[in-house]
Amino acid sequence: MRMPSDKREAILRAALELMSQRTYTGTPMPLVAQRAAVGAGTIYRYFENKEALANAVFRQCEAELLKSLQNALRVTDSAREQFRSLWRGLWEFSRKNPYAFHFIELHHHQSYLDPESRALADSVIRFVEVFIERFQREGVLRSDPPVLLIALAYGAFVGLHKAEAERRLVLDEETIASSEAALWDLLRKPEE
Amino acid sequence: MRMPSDKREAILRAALELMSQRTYTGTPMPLVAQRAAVGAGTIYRYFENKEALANAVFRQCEAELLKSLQNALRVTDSAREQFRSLWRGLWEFSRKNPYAFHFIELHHHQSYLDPESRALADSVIRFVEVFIERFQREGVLRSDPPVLLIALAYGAFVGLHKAEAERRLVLDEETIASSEAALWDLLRKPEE
Amino acid sequence: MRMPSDKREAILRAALELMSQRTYTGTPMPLVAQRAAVGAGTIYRYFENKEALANAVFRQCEAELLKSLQNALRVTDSAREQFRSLWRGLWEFSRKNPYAFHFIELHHHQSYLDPESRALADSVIRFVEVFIERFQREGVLRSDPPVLLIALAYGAFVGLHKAEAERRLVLDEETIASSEAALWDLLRKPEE
Amino acid sequence: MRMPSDKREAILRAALELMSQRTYTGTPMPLVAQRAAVGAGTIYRYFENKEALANAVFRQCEAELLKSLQNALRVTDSAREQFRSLWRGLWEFSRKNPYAFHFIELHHHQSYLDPESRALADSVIRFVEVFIERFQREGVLRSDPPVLLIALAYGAFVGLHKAEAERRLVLDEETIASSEAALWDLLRKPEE
DNA sequence: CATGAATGAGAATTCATTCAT
DNA sequence: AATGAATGAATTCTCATTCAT
Repeated sequence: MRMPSDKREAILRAALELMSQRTYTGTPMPLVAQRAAVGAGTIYRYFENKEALANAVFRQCEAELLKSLQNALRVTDSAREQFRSLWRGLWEFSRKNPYAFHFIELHHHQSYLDPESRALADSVIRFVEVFIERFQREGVLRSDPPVLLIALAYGAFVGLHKAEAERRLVLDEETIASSEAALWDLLRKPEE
Repeated sequence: MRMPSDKREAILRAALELMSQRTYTGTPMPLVAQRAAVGAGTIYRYFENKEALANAVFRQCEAELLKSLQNALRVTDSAREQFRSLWRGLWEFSRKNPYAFHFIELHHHQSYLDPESRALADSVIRFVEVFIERFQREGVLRSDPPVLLIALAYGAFVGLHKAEAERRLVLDEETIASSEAALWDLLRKPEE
Repeated sequence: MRMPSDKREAILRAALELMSQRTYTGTPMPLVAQRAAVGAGTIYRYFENKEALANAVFRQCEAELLKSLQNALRVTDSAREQFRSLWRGLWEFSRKNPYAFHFIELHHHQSYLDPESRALADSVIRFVEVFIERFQREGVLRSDPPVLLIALAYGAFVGLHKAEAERRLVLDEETIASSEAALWDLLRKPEE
Repeated sequence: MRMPSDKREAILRAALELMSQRTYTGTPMPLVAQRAAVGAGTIYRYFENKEALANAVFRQCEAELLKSLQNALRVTDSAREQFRSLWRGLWEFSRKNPYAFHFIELHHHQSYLDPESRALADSVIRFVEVFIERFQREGVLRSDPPVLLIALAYGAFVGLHKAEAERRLVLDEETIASSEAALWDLLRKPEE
């Protein structure tokens, strides 16, 4: 079994780190090469061009995110517990992949994303939709369109990271926990 | 009465529209010129360089946002009514300035923003903080740090616009109204 | 009698001052306009274009120089006295027109000089040649080609100004006087 | 043995040839690239920017000039012989480097020269000063300030080249020899 | 496979010149 | 006559990509 070339990994990581801080167009390929400690030409052995590289990074981020959510969820749990799991999944993902949230946010819906990347992003949303739809049917969650609830909750999560990046907030355990509580109050069906 | 040079306005608008869709580095100045229907050199009669142009756009967006919030708020109202006002203020702002939210989100905390731009962004947050602190003291709002609540609520609002931009959601009156209700459940102090 | 427009004079002076310090291509027309305290368009009422302006400055310098030499020379004087006169003429010219030497040196033989300008430069040389030829015939001056002696002596004079501009030398009366003495030793026919 | 990149050499040579004829600002980088037969971007692999390129050319000229003078001088010779050596050194230098004199003259003391370039120019002058000071002490040379004598003699030499460039003079062996004789009469202490 | 020197198209910016006022 | 805002061609410089080694 051949190790999946660590040059490829190094390039992906370098691109992730740079592009999440400096945007796609703001990141020169030679800088990616330098950070990955490879020759400029080497990138093109692994990726057809800059666009393909950015898409690969994006897909890696989304795949990682999806995996984190899937690993976190226990289908047998209650709605409250499932939400807590999803929230912890998001949170752990963003701790292990500190640049990935920035990257996804910055690159979401940019023109260079190809259909496959968009499809993957959709599947992440779809995964959460399933959870929401189930508990809407059980009358536990607010009955708004699932995509609306996802937009609000995921947006709020992104908001936390933006605030951290701008040094207005420290994302510690306590902050994450009380955010989760607040978000649950947003999602659940209010008492009559 | 000074006619506020419509070239300057046209350039600002063109830059807003383009940079909110394509990022700062992804927007060539000649394209801005073309969209503004002015010569490429003309931009430099009004703005020292690209950076200064982006800062001017950013400040205009933030100032407009602050004004919308200030106009919306009635200090005599109840917490619930004040939140509704703020939410409507945000909403009306984003309707009148369809690119501004995207722009602010994309450019927030980017390296080319100068101190003045950052200060203006801070003052918007400070304005909302005052509202939150007041009603936290009155025991109406959740007692988390104000910046946390702002990060969540503003993040959620941005999430709505992202979802709309990605055509997953249509932001109509009803959507905005139910989002507002959901956000209020997030912000208010839960009953014991 | 109408004053010869002082705008024209102001433009010529501004161009002289700037172009003598920053070269022709290094001097933007708007800067000339600013220094002359006229509108940018005004320059083009007096001069067809930048090239014509530079030629006008050049010709003014050369004409001034020729006049200074002509005024200085007394044809009845001895060779020694005539040389002293020419030297003083040069010196007084460069005192009254502090930028002119630099300008002439910097622009001599540049491609934008037109035939008329070159002809004027030639006539300055021709004027000095006459002096040299006369005293060569009388056996007072070295019998090298007159242009050679001019090249050496005028070059030396320019050298003094360069040294002054580079702050290696202060061109005071004494320096000028001893330079003149030295130059005379260069020009005169050495004793057998 | 390192092959001293002939691209770098070609660029330096192209810049020297062009800038010595057309000034610094009058020489577009693409023209340099074309003359050097390299791509426009290639120049920037070897020189940080146009200013750095001009400084490199200037320093190469001055270094070459200094070397020519140093090689020419025999410290054991008489004053007369040493001057002849220096003069031949200058002359040979300008024959081998036909553009260098023009370049040095045109660029001397221009604002884009960096301190290192200026220091090198000073060291050339210092080298000749030592020669002059020595023979002033021995009573052979005129007792004016050394910089004054250098300004005159070097200026005269430059004058010869200007005259040649303007096609008023042909710099052949005979011309150089009689110029040298004339200059010696300028430099040496006149008999009482 | 890997490299990095080389490139030229395209980016930001400047500037000679025009022209409506 | 005088202006200075406006322009687009030209300038400096960058960077995605290629290709000889």
